[in-house]
Formats: sequence, structure tokens, C-alpha cells
Amino acid sequence: MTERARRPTLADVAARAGVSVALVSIVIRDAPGASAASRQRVLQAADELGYRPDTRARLLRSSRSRLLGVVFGVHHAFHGDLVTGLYTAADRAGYELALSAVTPQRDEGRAVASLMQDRCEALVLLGPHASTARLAELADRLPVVVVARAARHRALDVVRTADGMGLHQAVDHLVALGHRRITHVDGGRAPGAAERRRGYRDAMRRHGLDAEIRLLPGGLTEQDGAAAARALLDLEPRPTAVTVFNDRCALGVLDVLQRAGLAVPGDISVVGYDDSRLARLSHVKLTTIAQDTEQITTLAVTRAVDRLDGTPVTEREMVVAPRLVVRATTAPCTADRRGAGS
Amino acid sequence: MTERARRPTLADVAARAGVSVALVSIVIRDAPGASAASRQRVLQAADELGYRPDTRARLLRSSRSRLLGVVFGVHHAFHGDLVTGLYTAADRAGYELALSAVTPQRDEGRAVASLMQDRCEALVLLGPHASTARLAELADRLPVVVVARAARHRALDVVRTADGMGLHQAVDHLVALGHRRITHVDGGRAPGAAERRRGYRDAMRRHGLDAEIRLLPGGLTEQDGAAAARALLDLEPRPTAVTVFNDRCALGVLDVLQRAGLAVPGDISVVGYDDSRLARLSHVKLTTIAQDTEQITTLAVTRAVDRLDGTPVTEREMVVAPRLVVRATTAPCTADRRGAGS
DNA sequence: TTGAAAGCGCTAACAC
DNA sequence: GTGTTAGCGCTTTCAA
Repeated sequence: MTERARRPTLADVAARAGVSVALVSIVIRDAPGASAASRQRVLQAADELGYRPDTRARLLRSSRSRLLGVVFGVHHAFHGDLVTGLYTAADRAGYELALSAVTPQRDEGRAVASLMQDRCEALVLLGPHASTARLAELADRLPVVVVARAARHRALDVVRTADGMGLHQAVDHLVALGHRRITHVDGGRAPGAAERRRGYRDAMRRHGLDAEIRLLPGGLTEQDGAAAARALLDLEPRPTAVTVFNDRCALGVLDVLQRAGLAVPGDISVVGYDDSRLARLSHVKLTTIAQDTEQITTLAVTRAVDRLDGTPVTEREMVVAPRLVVRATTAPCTADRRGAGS
Repeated sequence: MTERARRPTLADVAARAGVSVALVSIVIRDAPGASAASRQRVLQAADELGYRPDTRARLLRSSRSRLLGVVFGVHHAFHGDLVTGLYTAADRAGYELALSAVTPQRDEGRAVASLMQDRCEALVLLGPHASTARLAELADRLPVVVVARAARHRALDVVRTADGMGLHQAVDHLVALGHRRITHVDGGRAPGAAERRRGYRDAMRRHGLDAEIRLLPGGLTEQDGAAAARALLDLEPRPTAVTVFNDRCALGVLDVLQRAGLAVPGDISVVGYDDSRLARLSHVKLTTIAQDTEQITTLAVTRAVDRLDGTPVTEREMVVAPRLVVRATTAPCTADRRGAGS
């Protein structure tokens, strides 16, 4: 292998610019305390040498690492969205991200440990599996922000979507379109399912539709949706709209409905949850509830930074409003007007 | 915020164990040169203090960082598989991984730059977008292993799947099932697309099916697949089988096909590429071409380490054979027997 | 405005 | 076997 040149150091730049390393450090960090003239000289020298500061040495010396550790599931599509947002949020806040993946062969514990070793100042955990107690223990050592999962503990900051509100939005949207017989296909014991179920019920009641509340057991997958849809077809009278636990499940619902000869949204409207890529497919165009990843990630980083800065914060849990994304699977109700049905 | 205790250092452990820092260093690194007795004492002290070595200080001091930089696409499911394998391969080789994600807002250049700053010894780039020339330039500074993409340059190591062979396997499988009208939905300018396209053409010719060669523009996403499937539905006569650039794209194809009332594999067979988790879903059961991620990642790490160690290597390109995984989207061709339907 | 010098936590020579 | 010492590349007092 060819010999590679040693990377230039501050000292190299200093030598070339004819100044001290301390001065170079000031210039490179863009800190106050250097004349325009030296700034110029140093910058030019650095440029000519192709100088790049050594993050590790810098971190070692300064008490602050300005590093945010992020644990994410390597196969979790939604985590990809979150990581994307975290990068920009961290950037804005002047922090760097250290990524640590959870894989089938690398558990959360290892992922966290490696981040700790890297001297991250705070941890942002995406949908962590660890128990709240375990997480709280971690938070004893450094600020921990739990994202996209509930965790009630005075030591933990939590940022998550208001799933209940998501279902309120779905129901409100359908009611505004004139629907009354709105069924919910739930997510069983999946995380978030309980809150979405509750949100559906509450919203129905709020609209005085207590008598129309119908819950169908569903799940996370297309298959669960397909099964639920078959059950739905037997409902008498048939609902004119259905809210589904998530997009995948909604796809199964759509599939069975359409095969049964029902037009969507002509005969029946469908609302999903997640705004996953599936929902956006041009031939699916699923009306759905989108989680606000940008806000979630911004809040997560802001909160981590606040903890680090000692900024006093009141609520430990930050619940972000989801957003209704209207596409092509919802339309005004064409069934009999009120009074005729139920 | 509560005051957090300073993390214990080597010196703290040394003090507690009543030995020198050097000795502690030896014990912690599990290096030779310490008596069993001191080993025991030091380990116990470290344990009591909850000591964790500081990666950065360690890297700063030793000339070697034993850090492998990995650039991956945050939304690329297959990259998730590769990262998984890289972690274990690196672990085996005694290296750590530094992950740097490419997101819609963070390009490859930034991803690479941050890794360089972290003093990674070598770079493993998953399906990089940069030109070969640009990659070669990078390789001028440190060993670069390009994964899952072709790049012919004497300075670049490449580990990739024999994508051409993959399409041979797909076509052979379909031909063996009696199919002749086999169309290929390609990946456009995506890495690997050209070779898969070529593999498809070659395989068709090898079977004397020159006249049946049909290429449909596709891409990497479900969207692309959906669009291609719509084009495919207009083909006259309609193909009885289709090979698709990747699994995601194949999913879009499947969906449109099924919504159009075609049975898969009854009316048309579909073969994907990647054997991603999508393909394995129980309601999808996509026949696909599996890339040997374990071998790919092992080779990538091995090669990076060889470069670092100065081990002489002969070929710069390592091509791994893919494997056909037959699931439920391919079946014998029924075109002859078909009377009614669709 | 600039420079000298003292470390950050660790490893690697080299003594003892 | 064990301790002493000199840095890795950088930031940060503190003087000049």
C-alpha cells in the first residue's frame, strides 16, 4: 500500500502561517480574539494544507463534546425519517450526532454502551425496548430523551405523537364529510393501539355518535386488515367509513373491500395512520395521519440541549400533534341521510 | 439539573487499586504484562467504579483508531442488512464502526467528511453515488471499500453481488417454469441497475428468447414499480412473468397487478431482488434474489483490514454470487391453458 | 492581539 | 511485573 501523508495538525498550520497554535485554534473555532490579518493568514494556511480539525482531540480537551448519541433500529423505516430530522436539528443547535444501530445481532444495551464510551453528552433513544426503570437508571448518568414511545418517569424526557388526537382528526374529517357509521379497525396490543382506540371512542362520543361506535380487531399487518375488512363486510348496516390502526393494515382493508366490489371512497372511506411510503403510492393515495417527524426531532434535540444547558423545563413529556393528510380514500358520505340508517 | 458525577478515569482506577495507570491500561486492554493478582485487583476496582475507557482519548493516543467508517442510506432497507453484518464482521476483526447516514438533507459528501474528521482508518461506502473518479480521489487519503456497486479503479476495492448472475438465476427459474414472455422492470440509473439489465438480456438470449426481451423503466421505490406495472398492463401480449430491479419496486408492481385483478402467481409471476424483509412478509412471500450480505460484509471488512495491515491483495473487485429464493410469487406458466379470467 | 504552557484520558517506550 | 514519562491534537488559562 502506498504511504499516505500524515494529516496536518494545528501545529502544521501554525508553522505555515507563522503564528502560535493557540491563535490557530482561535481562528479555526471562529472564536473572538484574533485580528482580521491573522485570521486571513491562518485560514489560507489551513486551506493550503487541507487542514481538518480532529474531532476526538477536540472533544478530549474540551469538557463538552457537543455530541448527541442516537440509538435507532436499523430496520425501522420510521426511524430513518427521525434520524433525518435529528441530523438537521442537531446541526442547527451546534451539535453532532453519533449514530448507534440496533440490529438483530446488536442489542440496545450495546448500542447505548458504545455511545457512552464516545462521551456523548445526551442520548436520544428512538422507540427503545428497555423498561422505563432501566431507562431511568440510564438517565441517572446523562440526559435521556425517549422518542416515539411512552415512558412515565420523572428522570426521562419523552417526545411522542398524540395518537389519540390523530384519531380525533380522522374521525373529525370523516364526520365533516357527513359520515356517521364510522368503524375503527384497531391494532390489538401493538404500541399506541390503546391510545388510538381511545381516541376513536372519545371522538365519536364528542360528535354524539356513541351509538355508532364499532371496534373491529385488527393488527399491524395487511393480513390483519384483510381479516378485519371481511368482518366489516358482514356488519349490518355497513359502515360508510373506517379508520385503521396503521397504513399497512389499511392496505389489507382496501384490498378486501375493493375485491368485494366496493368503491373506495365512493362506497366507503378509509383512513390510515403513519403516512408511510405505502400511503403515498400513487395508486393507493391513502388518506392518513402523519406523525410530525420534523417537530418531534426538533423537540427531542431542543430538550436534550436544554438539559445540557441546565435550562429549566417544566413538562417531561412532549406530545406532538399529528396531522391529517387527505388523499384519495375519503369522500363525502353518499349513504342515506341521518335518521334513515342506524 | 442534578449534578452528575465525573466519569472515572484510568487514574481513578489506579488510585483505588493502588497501582500505576500504566498497569491499569495494560489490564483494561487485556494486554500481556500484568500478574494475575494485579489483574484481579484492577478489574475489581474498575468494576466498583463503573469505569469505561474513553474511546476518544484512546484513539487520540494510539496511532491507530481501529475505526471503520460506514456511509449508508438511512432509507435503504438493504443497507440495514449490510450494517448489521458489518457490525459483527468489524467486531470479529477488532474494529469499531462509525456510522454516517445519507439522508435527503445530508449528502454523501458530508457523511464522508464527518467520518474523516473522526479519524476513521478506512471507509466502507454502501452503494455510493459519487463518481468513480471522486471515490478514487478519496481513496488517495485512506482505504476505501465500495460495497454493492461497481467501480473500476485501481485505487478502489469493490465488494458486490454478481448482479448479472442474479438475473440469470431469475430468468432461468422462470424459464424452467415454462415462462417465455418475461419482462424486466429496471432500476434506471441506480447502482447495479445496468448490470441487472444486462444480465436479464443475456439470460433471455441464452434461452433463445431474444424476441421476448422487454424492458420497462422502473426505479428503486414502490412508486416506480407501480408506474411500471401500469405500463406492463398495457403490453400486448401481456408478459406472463416479470423480473424487477429490487424488492421495493416489486412491491409496487405486485400491488398494481393485484388491484388490476391479476392473480400472482396465477396469471403472472414476479421476481424481486435483494431478499429484503419486505420480501419475507407472510402476505407478500416474494420470490427474489438474495444477496449474500454476510459474505459481502465479511469481505468488505476483511479487505479494509488487509489494506490497513498492508497485506498484499490481488484482485480489487470481489464479486459474490447471489442466490435464488423461491417463495410464492412464481408458478408454472399457465398462458396456454388460459381461457377466461381477467 | 498573541504566545507559552498546562493538561483532557489514554498508550507506549523505557526504566526499574 | 510494575512504574515513570512523554506525548497524541487540541483548548484554555494566563501572561506578555
